[in-house]
Amino acid sequence: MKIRDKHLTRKRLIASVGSLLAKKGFKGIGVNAVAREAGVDKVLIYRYFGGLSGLIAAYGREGDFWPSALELAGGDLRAFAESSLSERLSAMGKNFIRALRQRPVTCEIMVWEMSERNELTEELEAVRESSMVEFFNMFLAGPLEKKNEVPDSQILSADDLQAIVMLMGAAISYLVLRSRSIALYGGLDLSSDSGWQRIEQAMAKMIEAMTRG
Amino acid sequence: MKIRDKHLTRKRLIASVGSLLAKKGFKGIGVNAVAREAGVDKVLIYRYFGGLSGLIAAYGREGDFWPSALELAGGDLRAFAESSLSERLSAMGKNFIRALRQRPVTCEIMVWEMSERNELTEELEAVRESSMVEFFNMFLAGPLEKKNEVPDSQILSADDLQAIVMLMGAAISYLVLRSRSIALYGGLDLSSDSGWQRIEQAMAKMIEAMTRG
DNA sequence: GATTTTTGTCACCAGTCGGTGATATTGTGT
DNA sequence: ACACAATATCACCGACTGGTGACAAAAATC
Repeated sequence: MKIRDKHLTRKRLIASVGSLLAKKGFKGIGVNAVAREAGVDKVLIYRYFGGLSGLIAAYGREGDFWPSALELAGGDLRAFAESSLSERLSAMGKNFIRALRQRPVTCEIMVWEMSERNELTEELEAVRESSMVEFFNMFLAGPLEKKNEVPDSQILSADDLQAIVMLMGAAISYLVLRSRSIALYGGLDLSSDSGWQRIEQAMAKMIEAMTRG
Repeated sequence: MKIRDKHLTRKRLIASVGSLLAKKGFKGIGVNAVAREAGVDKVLIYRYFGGLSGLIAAYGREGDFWPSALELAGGDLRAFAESSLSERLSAMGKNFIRALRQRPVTCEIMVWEMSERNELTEELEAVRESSMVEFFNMFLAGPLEKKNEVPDSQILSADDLQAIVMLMGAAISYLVLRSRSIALYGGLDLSSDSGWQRIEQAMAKMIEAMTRG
């Protein structure tokens, strides 16, 4: 007989998923744990969300745990669209690194999606995928063809470009996820900002070499 | 009063860790589950290995769950050392992809190491790290300087080369790990061999563009 | 042959898990 | 004032977890 407010209780439960993910990781997510964290009886999870998967889905829909296309573009879509391909790729890499590094909960979810596939992770993945598609539509189908003053698309086909962007994203994802538990990865410093700057520089060099063709 | 053979029992327990990792993933690893899988009482885990972490350490020491430098070089160290830098990088990428894709247990362990850091994963990680250092010593410090007929090292410093190799490894690791639960990643087909060939081609193009400078 | 050490089985502990049915309390409409 | 629905609490279930102490049987030692 505490609050008697369904909306507030729902919000508390959803928020508890996030704070529990941040504190204990995805291993700490469970009906009992979430209810305990929210200071609420666990039976309300079943009543209001139909179970833990429903609660997770609600959490996935609420939060901004995935960077938007705008954020990956650096905050200014116009300036982004008008820059050269190599500049765009480099900027995207840097922004993606920053976006991931400051979203520990997102990293936790990414690892979760890698470690088990169930109703819970599938709900979260749907949100992520739609964001990714949105960004690639903007980035690949959009300014690539409009900026015909850059002739480097002769060397990199649209297919190759897509693969390269995905490879960059994959590498960044892996390194950021690893940086949560190890400081050094094959000689790369994943713990300090200067270490990440070195990674960004190496990526910029790669990109420049490729686009210069 | 079954077998009365300490060595065999130890082997059974160690093997059960592997088969359980393959069947249920790292979430299925536990004292009860491993003992049940081995058809042995769980108290023997404590007696023979001092606990689950000791058993995991023993498992890590036994298996060849991590590709050797020889395997990453393609089986012929001499031929590998005599090829050009871009050829070596491409070959290493391909071999690493193949090595990871045919080692599901290794993938499981990699995800495990990403998702929690404890005595169990630290034991496994030590084995992995030493293998990586071995390979990089062979690959970077070794043939890079001896093959001075290739002039592209003027553009790529040893530092950059190391970062690039690690970025490639990170990208491959991420994509292979993702391929266990999703078939498409941002348009890349991770489920078929032809999809992986396309990824290898994109990597080869990147490498060639970079080393050609 | 008797004793001790090794090897393995079993029963039990307290704690957590996901899940459910019964019940108490509050707010609302009549 | 009364009935009724919405909201939240509680007690319990069976199953599983990591961990331990008591004990039985086989093997090695004396």
